[in-house]
Amino acid sequence: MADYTTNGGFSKEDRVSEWEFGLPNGTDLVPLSQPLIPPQLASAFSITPEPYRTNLDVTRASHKTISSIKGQYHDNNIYGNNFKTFDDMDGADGECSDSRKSQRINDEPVTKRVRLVWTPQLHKRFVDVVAHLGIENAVPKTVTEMMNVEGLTRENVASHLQKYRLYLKRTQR
DNA sequence: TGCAGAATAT
DNA sequence: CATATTCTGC
Repeated sequence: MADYTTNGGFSKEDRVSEWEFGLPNGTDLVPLSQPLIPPQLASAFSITPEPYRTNLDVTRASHKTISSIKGQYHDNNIYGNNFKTFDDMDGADGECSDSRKSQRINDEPVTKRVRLVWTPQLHKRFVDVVAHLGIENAVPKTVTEMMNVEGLTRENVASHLQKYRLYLKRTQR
């Protein structure tokens, strides 16, 4: 006879993995800053729309800080110089405030549009919004507005939505 | 060289 | 807005 102990044969490892299983992963843990007040309401009360700070901003800031500590000096262009040092699981900063305008001194082709990186957090928010709207009502403009992420354009969302639809088509069969 | 993901064009 | 095509990094 197998003599199972009172704990039902659960080893430490089992318990640990079970415990770990129930834990939220990184994407669940890191919330994107959500405005406490809806945009309409805010504007109705003339509340300044300024304090939007996205996760991207935070990540970028921390990268900037670490970079300066390490003596590196890149902040904006992930285009010309791809530094992939330590940022892997969060490599989030694919976006800087605005670079459509070349308000630089005009010698360099600073018109480089930064490539948006869809981080897990960003994607999760995207998925949530799309799910909330329903796949039928999820059009780029609405999704973009509801995501409410600074710097995120309708084009960004449209492109991602295209992929996402293809993904849904492929998986749900 | 092929693929995936993002941008841009239709 | 949807879809197709192009671009780019890996």
